[in-house]
Amino acid sequence: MPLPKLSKLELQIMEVLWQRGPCSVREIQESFPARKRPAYTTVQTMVYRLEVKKAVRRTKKIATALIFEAAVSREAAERRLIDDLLSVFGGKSRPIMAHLIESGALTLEDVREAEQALLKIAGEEKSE
Amino acid sequence: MPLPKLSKLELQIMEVLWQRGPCSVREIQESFPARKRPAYTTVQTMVYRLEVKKAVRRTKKIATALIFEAAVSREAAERRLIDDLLSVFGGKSRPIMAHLIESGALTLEDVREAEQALLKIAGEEKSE
DNA sequence: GCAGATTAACTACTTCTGTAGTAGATTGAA
DNA sequence: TTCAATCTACTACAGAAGTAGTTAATCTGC
Repeated sequence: MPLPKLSKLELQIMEVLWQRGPCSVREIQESFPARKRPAYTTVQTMVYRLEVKKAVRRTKKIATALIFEAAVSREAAERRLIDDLLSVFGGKSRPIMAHLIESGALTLEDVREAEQALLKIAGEEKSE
Repeated sequence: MPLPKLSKLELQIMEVLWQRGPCSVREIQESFPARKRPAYTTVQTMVYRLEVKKAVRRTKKIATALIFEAAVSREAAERRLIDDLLSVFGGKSRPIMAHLIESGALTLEDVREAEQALLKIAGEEKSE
C-alpha cells in the first residue's frame, strides 16, 4: 500500500517528527503536553507500529537510542485523511464546506484564497 | 455523550435509514450494492450496536421483523465527522481546503456558494 | 570494571470494528 | 396443526488501536 491509514495517536507522533525532524522515542514522548502524555512504552509501541507501516524509519543510533524520522510526508498523510472523508460524502465537498462554515472554522479569507487557487489551476489547464 | 462516534460501516447503515426512513435489518442489508453486501447477521450486529449507542431506535414490529429508525440526524453525524477532522488540523480549515482542491473535489461553484453563505452570516450578525 | 540509568524488544491486555455462525422463537401457509 | 422460512438474540473471533509492564542489552560516569 502506498500510504497506510494512520490512527489519531499515530498522526500525533508523525506530527512531532514533521515538526522537529528526526527524534528518539524519548523526545517524541516528551513533546506531548504533560497532561496527556502517554507512557514511554506506549509511544515506543506506536513508533514501532509506524515503522512496520513504513511511515517512519530508523536513521541512526545515538548512544542507546534509535533515531526515527518520518518516511511519509505530512501532505500525503493529510491527503489520505481528506480522501477518506470524501469517500464518506460520496466525493462531494459541498456538504463538507457547509459543515466547516457551520462550525465557524471557515473564514471569508479561506474561501477567497481557495477561489484564487482554483482560478489559477483553471488558467493553467487551459494553457496545456 | 450527545453524539457517539460512528464507524464507517455504521455510517453506511445510518445512510440507509436517513434515505429510506424506518427499515428492517433485511431492508438495510439489501440496500447495499450486491458486490459489497455484508452478511445479514453482520448488518444485524451493527444495527444493534447503533441501538446501544442510541443512534437508532426500534419503532415497531412487522410480523417477526423489528423496524428501526435513525435517532440522530445526518447533520449531527456529519458534523461530528468534520469536527473530528478539524481537531486533527488544529481547528484550521485552510489545509483542508487545500487538499480538497488538490483532490479535485472542490469546484469554483462550491467555493462561490460558500462565499455567499459566509456573507449572509456576516450580514445577519451585524444586524443582531 | 562496574553499577545505576537508559533503551530496545517483547509481551499483554482492553476496546472497537468488521465479520459471521448458531439456537431458539415466531410466522405464515398448506 | 405442523413445518419450513424468517428473525431475533447470543456468541465468537480476528485485526486495529491504545495503553503499558517486563526483561535483557547497552551506556556512562565513577
